[in-house]
Amino acid sequence: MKTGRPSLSRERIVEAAIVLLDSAGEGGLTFRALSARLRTGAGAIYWHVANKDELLAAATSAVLAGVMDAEAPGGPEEAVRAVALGLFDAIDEHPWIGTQLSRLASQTTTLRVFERLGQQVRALGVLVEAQFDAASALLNYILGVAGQNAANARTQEPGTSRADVLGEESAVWSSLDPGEFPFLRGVAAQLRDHDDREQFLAGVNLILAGISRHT
Amino acid sequence: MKTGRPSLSRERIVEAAIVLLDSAGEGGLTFRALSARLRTGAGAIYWHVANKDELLAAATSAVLAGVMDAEAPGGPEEAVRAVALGLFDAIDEHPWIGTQLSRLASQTTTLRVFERLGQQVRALGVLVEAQFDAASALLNYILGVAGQNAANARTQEPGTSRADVLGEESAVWSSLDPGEFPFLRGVAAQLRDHDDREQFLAGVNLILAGISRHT
DNA sequence: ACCTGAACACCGTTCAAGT
DNA sequence: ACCTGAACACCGTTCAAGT
Repeated sequence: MKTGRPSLSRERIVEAAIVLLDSAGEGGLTFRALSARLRTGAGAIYWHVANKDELLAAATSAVLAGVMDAEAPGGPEEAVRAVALGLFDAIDEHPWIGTQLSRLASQTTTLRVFERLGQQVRALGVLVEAQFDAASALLNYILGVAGQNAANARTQEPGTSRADVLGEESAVWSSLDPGEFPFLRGVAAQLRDHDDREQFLAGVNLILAGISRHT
Repeated sequence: MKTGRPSLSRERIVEAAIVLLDSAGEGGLTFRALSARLRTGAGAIYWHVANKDELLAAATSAVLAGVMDAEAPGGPEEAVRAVALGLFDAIDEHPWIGTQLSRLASQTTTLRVFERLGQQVRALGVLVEAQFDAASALLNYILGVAGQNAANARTQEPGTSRADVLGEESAVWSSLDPGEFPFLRGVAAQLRDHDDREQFLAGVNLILAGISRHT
């Protein structure tokens, strides 16, 4: 007995949406492209999914599910770094996630990240009055980087290497007016060769260092 | 001699776009609405402005021009706080700016903020090797908050008070599963009454404290 | 209950034609 | 040089009609 094409389901729709987003970029996800790929009508998708925003949220949540489940390795500081780097790497692989995280404030996924960060801040022994601010600072920093990385990916062809992106940006900085932009011109060379994952981590560490003063 | 309606110009277009964005939200800016308001054809606008992205960038830059010009008050730490709060207040007044800043990575406006932060980091006496990371951390945190505030504004009617937004969000957190979200439930009450501008500043101070260790 | 696909109400952008 | 406005090529979403 040969099974025909599997019947439509929320899962299959979300899965196909992820493939489309990964391969064609954020603009690649349309209900027309999606229904073509699933060999169905556009309206059929709406039976399983309320609208495009919900679909994007579901896709984000599906990709991030594995990332957030990973067990914390060492102490709470290590756990914060692990969550942060997990998100960074996921966004590196699927840049559209960065846009989603920075666009939808109280999405379940974001709340989950926030909760996780908050628990580690508690475990760090931060004073109760300072916990909320500390977790919020970590979250906002992570979401800021997420948004910037997604923005960078958007200007590039899907699949451009990180080195190329940095090279282009470095060239822009080098061509700035030296009188007005002494700092950016000064670091333009560093930008070309730096590891932005490491810079991201450096930022997390900076915040963790600041937090440790409220212990 | 009575002057008729002033002739179209890039300035008038940008000005009208800002009015539209402020009054009708991010979705309110369309070339149709804009050309209706300017009593001209949609095509006329394209003679002065390349496309919608350029228009949004110009509108952002116009609003932020005054904010970035303000002289630094006290020392470099004060200057960092001034830049950060200036942006925060501008986004509070014009939430769509938050979206722009977190969407367009190397926009001139963002580079200007970055430069300004970098100069203060230098003035702080931060070690040369640590300056880039420090300025980047500050920028990304600020852009993260910018994006979140814009996202919050987007879900609300244009002009909803900050207290209402916080109240709603607080209600969401209070209704979360206590087993899974102990931290967020714990701070839900704080969220309702807190001053998010102060929390934003607390985050800046956390990063500044971390940075001071690389002096 | 689930799917079809045409139709609706929009977009941003272009472009021949005007002045 | 600058403006007009219809037209083009898209969108997300709806919905009567089918199975």
